[in-house]
Amino acid sequence: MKKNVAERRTEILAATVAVIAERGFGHTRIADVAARLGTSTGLLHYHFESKDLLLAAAFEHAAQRDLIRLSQAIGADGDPLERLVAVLDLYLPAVEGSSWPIWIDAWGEALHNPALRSTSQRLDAAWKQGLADVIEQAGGHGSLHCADPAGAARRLGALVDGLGVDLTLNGGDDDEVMIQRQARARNWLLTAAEVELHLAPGRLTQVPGSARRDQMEQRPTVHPNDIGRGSNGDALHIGNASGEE
Amino acid sequence: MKKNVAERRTEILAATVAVIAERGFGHTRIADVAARLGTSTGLLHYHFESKDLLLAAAFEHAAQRDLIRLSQAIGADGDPLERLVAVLDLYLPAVEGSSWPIWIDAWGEALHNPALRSTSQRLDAAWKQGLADVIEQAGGHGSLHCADPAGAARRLGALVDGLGVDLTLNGGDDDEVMIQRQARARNWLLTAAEVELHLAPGRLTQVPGSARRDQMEQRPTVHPNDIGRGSNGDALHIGNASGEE
DNA sequence: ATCGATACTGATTATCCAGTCAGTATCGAT
DNA sequence: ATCGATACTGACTGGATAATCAGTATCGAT
Repeated sequence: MKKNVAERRTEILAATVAVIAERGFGHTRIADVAARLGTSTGLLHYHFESKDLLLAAAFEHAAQRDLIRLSQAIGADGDPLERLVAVLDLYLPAVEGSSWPIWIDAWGEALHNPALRSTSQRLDAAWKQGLADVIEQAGGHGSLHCADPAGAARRLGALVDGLGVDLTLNGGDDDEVMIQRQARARNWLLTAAEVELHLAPGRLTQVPGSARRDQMEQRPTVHPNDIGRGSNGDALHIGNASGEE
Repeated sequence: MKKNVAERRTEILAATVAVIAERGFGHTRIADVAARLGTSTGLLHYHFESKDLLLAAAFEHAAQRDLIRLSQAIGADGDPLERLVAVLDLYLPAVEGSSWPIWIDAWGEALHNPALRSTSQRLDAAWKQGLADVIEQAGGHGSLHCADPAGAARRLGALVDGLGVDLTLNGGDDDEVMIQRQARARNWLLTAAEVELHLAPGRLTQVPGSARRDQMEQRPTVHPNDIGRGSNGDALHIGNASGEE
């Protein structure tokens, strides 16, 4: 079926992102994308000059998607600390369907591919900047005091990266376990943020983080009743806490 | 020149690791490795059944090297806190010549290659376990108090991973700047460790960490006592060598 | 010195896949 | 309805490269 260029282009990019996610940058073939779309390989070459450019564009596309979500979270109304938690939640890998596999794969690729590298760096900088922004907002609002939002963002961002890598790479296939690991990582992160930002213990871990699931996923998945508990025994709030108690 | 199998094998693995480091897993060719060694491509197929197995073995080889360094650092004498700092220093990327590019590349590959994944997971687990060990040692020695060494290791390990990724990926080519970034990251890490382990501020950051450079750089190598070891399928499967067909 | 076993070569083959291109289908405009 | 422009097809080609294999060199042992 004939479509206009813009529409087809984004359709191709989405398909390419999907293929990259399941095969990796290095093992993605033009034919795979074509097969997923049910089109000819020629079509892809019609819209994209080369495979490299297609991959780069797809990566850029995926990055753009995430950055839009980020700026939405930053621009949201409400309590600054809730916004901070929302951004951190966006950053962390969701239990499923997160962008993390692609980012990790892109890191490896970026080491040897300048085009991907610049996108990867921009993405990284944007996340850390976003974090810094939301920290600064909270500072201006008087919710916390942080002398060096940019530095704090770098440190917290690094922690999220490390936790994200761990969750993404060392995960099993047991959903139950993954949910617990995710919840524990989140708890660690929020606790670290409290320390970093001189907040009272529990100030972030007990912020209702319920907006999360809605932003990350498309459907209101299972409700994980009583998902996991931190070392202190607090019930953790991930998932669509249907009723924020 | 004709060599015995074990020697040639490790020589090949070292060369492969070097090629992977500069080209990445996805773009490493048999011919690249052969060229680096100044041999034929046939030789590589003589010693390794397939390219995939060669890459997996090379990765395993590199992991082994780092883990030997790790266990040396853990087993060293001296002040437990110095040992802790030494392990963290080993973990962080050096200004140049670190293993980080390969690990990052391997992460991406591990997402889609079970053989690499298990090695990657073992490596990660070993590092975190090593950290936990050295924390526990220090705890037993009374240098610090930590109720949950394993958890602390996971958290600090994640932070190192994040910092390592940042240093490795977002580095420029300016050595001066890199040294500063590295030093700052190290400082952040040690400070985080102090907080995590309930140490007085400055207790780690002011530990003499000068031993570092000597450990990371290419000194005349430790005796390769791991050479003939076949922890996995090291026995060569060389069909055409015997000519009995 | 001879001989078999082992290590290695390099030319060749087989395969895979990005990119091309001549031709076809579908659109919107007149 | 016609026509030109645009989107698309699918068979094909060229190049790259993993893997093969018949043959050669080198070793150690007798």
